Amino acid sequence: MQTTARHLPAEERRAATVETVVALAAEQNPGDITTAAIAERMNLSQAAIFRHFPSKDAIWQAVMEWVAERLLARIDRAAADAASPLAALEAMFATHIEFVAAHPGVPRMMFGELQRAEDTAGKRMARTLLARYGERLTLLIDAGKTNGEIAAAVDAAAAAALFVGTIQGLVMQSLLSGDARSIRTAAPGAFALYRRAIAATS
Amino acid sequence: MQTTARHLPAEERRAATVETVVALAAEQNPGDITTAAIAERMNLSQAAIFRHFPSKDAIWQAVMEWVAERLLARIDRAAADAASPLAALEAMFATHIEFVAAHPGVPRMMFGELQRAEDTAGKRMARTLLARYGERLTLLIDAGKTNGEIAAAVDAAAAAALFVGTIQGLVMQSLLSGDARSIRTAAPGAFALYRRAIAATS
DNA sequence: CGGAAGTAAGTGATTAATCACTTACTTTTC
DNA sequence: GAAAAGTAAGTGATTAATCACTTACTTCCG
Repeated sequence: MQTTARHLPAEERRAATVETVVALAAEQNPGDITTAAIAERMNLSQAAIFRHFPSKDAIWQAVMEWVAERLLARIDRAAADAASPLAALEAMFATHIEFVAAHPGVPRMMFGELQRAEDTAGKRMARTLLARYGERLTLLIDAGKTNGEIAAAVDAAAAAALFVGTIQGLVMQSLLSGDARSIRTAAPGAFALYRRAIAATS
Repeated sequence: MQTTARHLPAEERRAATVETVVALAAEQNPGDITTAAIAERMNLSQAAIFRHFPSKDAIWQAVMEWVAERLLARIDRAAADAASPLAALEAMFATHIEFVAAHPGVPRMMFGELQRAEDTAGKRMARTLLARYGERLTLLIDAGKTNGEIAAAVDAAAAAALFVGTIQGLVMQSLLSGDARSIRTAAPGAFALYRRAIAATS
């Protein structure tokens, strides 16, 4: 990590920059990440960053795109392998938890982007990601209802929001305890409760 | 509000400052609130702020104390009037939702304080508030179990985390829609799901 | 050699905090 | 009771630090 090749192709630098931002977000408030800090971590001068990104906002946009692509891809793969809608929801949950445990800065970045006052590119990406996430959840919940696994009385929109909230609650707990690993151990219990909330009474 | 008396007693100014910060946090990223913006909203010079607070960090500490006092007081009152543990949880939920609907900046401030890297006074207050909140929830959930309203199989710590997560999910939805009022209309559905998650199967 | 990648050294803008000083009100003293 | 003394509250100007971003130049490599 410390001795980066002096000259790297543009696309590799862009990717490395995004990964550096994700790593830094795990350690500090994403809003406080400076271009100087990114450059220092990459063993580059601050000015070099602007060879590959026109503005800091463009960096945030690239980071949010990175998150959206990776998270949705992993989640779709997990859901596709599941035997039933409810099993797919559980697999999505586990995959999402694994993702945020590996990248603890991601939920902070998401929340931070969402609460920006200005309409930045990064904020739009965060919205799009959450919207797509919600679509997938709603489809699965509806499928579970016709399947009989999920109670017909359950409000699909509310259940989708609770899915995200359940994860957010775990993130908050890990922020409180200061231990990012705690999210993994607490996850099964959290999903067990979520399943109780939506599952049909057998 | 626009024509403030030229000289105000210290304690009133401190209180007015805190309320101004809470109001500003509803409109913009709490981290981006400047002392100049606070002063402008109060029809004061930026320097005047520092007659009443030694530092900006001290302002955040006072704000978090304000939140902790008000929120816990309202929640305790609501829970005390309830007929049963589960009813108390529902009353707490409704009261909390009413609080964040009235002060949309509060959850943003909380999350923002929690994810600070440095150990600030404001961060400590946020932690304390959440810890006290969790205590109350755990007590109620345990009481509900002995009462028979809440399933014995439910993990009290996980259920307490889910309670907070459920609210956080609603906050996230309102951030997505950009409509702070949506949190009120979506709240009953969210609690209905939470009740399903923890209630004993009758 | 030539273009892509990198740097050192700037820029203007913004920020929290400080400074010397004024204003408005209260308390003391003869 | 009113002038003098004291004080809390407020101001405009300024400061040092930090930030994203730019410019002019150098180094690397096919």
